[in-house]
Amino acid sequence: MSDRSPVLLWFRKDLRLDDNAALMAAVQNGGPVVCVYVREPQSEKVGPLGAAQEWWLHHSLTALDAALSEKGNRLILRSGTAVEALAILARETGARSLFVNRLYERDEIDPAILEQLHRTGLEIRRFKGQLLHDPKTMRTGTGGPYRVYTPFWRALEKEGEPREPVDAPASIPAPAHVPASESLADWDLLPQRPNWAVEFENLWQPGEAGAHQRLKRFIDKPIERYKRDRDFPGLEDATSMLSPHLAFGEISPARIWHATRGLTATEDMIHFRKELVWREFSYHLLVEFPRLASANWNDRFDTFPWAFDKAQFAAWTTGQTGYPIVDAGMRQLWRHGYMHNRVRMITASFLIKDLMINWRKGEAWFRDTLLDADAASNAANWQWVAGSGADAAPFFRIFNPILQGEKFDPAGDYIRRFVPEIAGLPNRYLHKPFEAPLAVLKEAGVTLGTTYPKPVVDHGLARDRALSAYAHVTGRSADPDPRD
DNA sequence: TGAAATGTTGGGGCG
DNA sequence: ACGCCCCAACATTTC
Repeated sequence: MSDRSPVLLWFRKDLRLDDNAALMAAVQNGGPVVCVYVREPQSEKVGPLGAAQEWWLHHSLTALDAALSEKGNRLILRSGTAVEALAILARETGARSLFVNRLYERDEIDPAILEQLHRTGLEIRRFKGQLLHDPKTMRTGTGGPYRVYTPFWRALEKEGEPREPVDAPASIPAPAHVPASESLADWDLLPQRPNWAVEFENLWQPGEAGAHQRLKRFIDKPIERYKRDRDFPGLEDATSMLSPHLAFGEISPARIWHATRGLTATEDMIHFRKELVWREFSYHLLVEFPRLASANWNDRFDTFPWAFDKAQFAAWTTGQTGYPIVDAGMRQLWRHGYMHNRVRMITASFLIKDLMINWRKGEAWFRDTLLDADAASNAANWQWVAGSGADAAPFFRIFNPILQGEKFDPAGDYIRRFVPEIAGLPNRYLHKPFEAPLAVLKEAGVTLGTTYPKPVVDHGLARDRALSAYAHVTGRSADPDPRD
């Protein structure tokens, strides 16, 4: 059964050796494996990766190449369209087949690409591993896709345990003549002047080894307090921090799920699993409703009267809104390529409801700056906050940035870390410097409008404005329609 | 995985 | 002792 001609193994967002179905099959095929990553030109459907993710990709490809070296192989880098680059590589190596793991966000473009490659004479085999379950097989009792999370969760429970993850192969045979690889340095993935990624290096270790360290550390202890602690952005190590690794496929969700199996089914463990399943749910929605990525899932929001104030948007992106919890979050995002989940909800609510800026603007900003940016999760979660998504928070659920700060960062650890210019304020005023008496501000060395901005909007007024705008969507207006 | 507005209840001060 | 008011505490409704 073994065909000894080389197999092309096309790595994409599955930059791992562990639990990699395409890799296992390629090794079992018996012949050499040509491992390739293709840098495709950006098109409407492909990329570009955000700038933050280019930084991650650089280091992740380095890590993958090192891991392959330990198995007696290496990673070949090529650029060009997938069809051309892979066809050329197949010709150079005499490969007769192409193995690849399925990427659901590429469902619209992959079939044509793979069909073209098939026509060049390559046998094509696709494998799964991006998700716990195939999102297309999930069906409600009436045969449709799920639109609500809880039934989706129950359905997954009913499916039983996800498949066992498979360990990395002991070795991966390389071709006798290793084809040429482009130089990673030439891809210019790392930021130059200014190097805004300086702090990334201390915080993150891209690659499979880093992913497994994170997992081990989290399962070891923090998961025992996950349900409660995950809401407090000031706590270190309360969450798994696995999201960028998952986004690049450096670790499979099945591997993570499997790691939780040794634990007793506490509420903490269940809540962690539920977060993994939110990711599944987002992909389920994206696969069933591809428009989720760019259009309102609920098209009633198409008439929503969005505003766009350039200066206010800039204040949001740079963390200068005058609301400390919002600014802390946006600055964490810029400095760390990451933002705590609780604060993502607060900052998103602020952009959409206080500034009344279209969620797409926020989604695009997060896509460019988050190391864990993910096509399905990012769109689904932004629409969740906006109220336009499936099983979304109602639009009128508007976060009060002061109360959220007081509730979830009571000691102000998080704010003081990222907004140091107001660190001297007492806790009582830390979340609302604009209400502090002048003497208190002076004592803390804060001058509003100079050392720290005044609020870009008044939350109370902004809330009223958002709610009356929302009336456009519900069809209700201040003066009732006599035809009703 | 909200918050504000509005409604209800019950204890205590007080005439 | 009683009714009245105030208002905190809690519950419900509304956006």
